[in-house]
Amino acid sequence: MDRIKTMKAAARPIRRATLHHSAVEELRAMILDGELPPGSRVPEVQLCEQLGISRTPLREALRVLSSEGLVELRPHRGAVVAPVDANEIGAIFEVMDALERLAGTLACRNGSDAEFAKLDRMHGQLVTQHEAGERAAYFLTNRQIHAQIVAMARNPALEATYAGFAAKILRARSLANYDTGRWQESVDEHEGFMKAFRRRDAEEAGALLADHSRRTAVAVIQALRQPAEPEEGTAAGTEPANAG
Amino acid sequence: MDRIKTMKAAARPIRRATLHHSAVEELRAMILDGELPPGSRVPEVQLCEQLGISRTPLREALRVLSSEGLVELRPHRGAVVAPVDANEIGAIFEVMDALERLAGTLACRNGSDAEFAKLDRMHGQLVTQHEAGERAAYFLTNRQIHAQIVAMARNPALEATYAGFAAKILRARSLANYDTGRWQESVDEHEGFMKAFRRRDAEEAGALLADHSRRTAVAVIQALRQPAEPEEGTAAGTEPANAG
DNA sequence: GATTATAATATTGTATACAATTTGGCACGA
DNA sequence: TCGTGCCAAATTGTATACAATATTATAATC
Repeated sequence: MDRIKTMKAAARPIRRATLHHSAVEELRAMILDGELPPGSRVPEVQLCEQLGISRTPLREALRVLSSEGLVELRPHRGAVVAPVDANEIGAIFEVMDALERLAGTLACRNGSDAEFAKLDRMHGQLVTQHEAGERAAYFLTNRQIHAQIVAMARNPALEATYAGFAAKILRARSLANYDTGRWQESVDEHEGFMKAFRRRDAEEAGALLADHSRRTAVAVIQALRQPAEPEEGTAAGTEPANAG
Repeated sequence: MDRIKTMKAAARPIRRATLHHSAVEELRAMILDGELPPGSRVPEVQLCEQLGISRTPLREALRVLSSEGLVELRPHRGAVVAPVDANEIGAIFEVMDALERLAGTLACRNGSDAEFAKLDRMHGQLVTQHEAGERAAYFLTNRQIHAQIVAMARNPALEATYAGFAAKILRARSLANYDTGRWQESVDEHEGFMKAFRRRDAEEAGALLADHSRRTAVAVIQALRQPAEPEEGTAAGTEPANAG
């Protein structure tokens, strides 16, 4: 959440090391990777020795993650990784649609030509990866494209809010393990809003991005409501292989 | 930020008391009331004895407020109350416009007749308070109306995000001490979107709310860029008297 | 006199010890 | 057999003590 702010500070001296800050990033990664599954309890002492730190910075990290909505704190009863609820994800997507639209509109207004050129290159890469069937790479490029669009909006508040919701949605995606039917459709939608971007059509780009988000929401929530298929590989650390 | 979540939990036993949680609310109120002015340093020990708690819960509270963007943490250099930057407020309002639009649209779709009736009563109260020149009361009712609209949207994610931004905007408002020319205009805009609400016209209501937010943004930012007039009363605890 | 190096002070970051609350089990009784 | 009350263990919440870093003051040098 405060990653934006630190990036904005141009001269970050040498290191940015406080244990609780590292703990936040570490725990957030563990939650997003599914290493700490939703609903699982988070015993403090166990995590402490696992991370090699004391309880004090760990607890500070848990408070931050609670504020981000990734864990829930129950007084005197410990912390649990926030469960992924289909209704909540639906609500998040409703807001996300509006944010995507705003990002698209502002990106047209504020993005530089160099950035639009870069966006075009990324889109080309996306198409290539789709044709080659490289799902993991496609998925990563997809996220980078959307992040690039948000960055082009030149709005730190939007960027931070977007990042928070994107994280929760990412978690839902990797859980739902959805994708198959949606891949081709998603690429087509990307093609659509890229055309609008090339014309710098702010309204159209925003509308298409919002629509893209809405359709993604339908697919994710549908997959989320169905029993998740058992994964083949190891549970922790598997690359999410779903299409945006 | 997590107020929503706790409200969602139907049966909250009896008390909800942890010192760090109380400290968060206390500090947040102090910041929003201007008791801790933007840019001021936040020495831990001093606040500890002021709140009658130890450093541990206070520090946890500071981490949460940092995650909310109300304070900035500089490693080994202490915490400062986040300064109110006109550019940042402008960015926040850009997002707020989109959220207001979304709230208006969803409220039309999901609000109950009883809620719309209540909204109507609140609006009547607003008009009365405007005519009577009761600024502080008007300002409170104004906030309650917008909160009511957001609540009618039935979207916890929207509600939480909205609350976070509203807090920062509130802080900017009380600092800028703007209002005079905008009061009548604001009431007229309220009248406008209330008409749309009575027709349950989701698109129109959302559009008018977004426009209302945008116009408020212009007034606030303009006031923020001008040197704030010296206040008459005491600096801390004065009721903000600006119009929405 | 200005500037830089150095040391003293103060403040923050972390670890550990203690207090409070919840949870699970067990005995007791209906 | 089920329910209630109580006790013990475990875990969380808080306070304090210690370590590390930054800030300020002082002094030495140019």
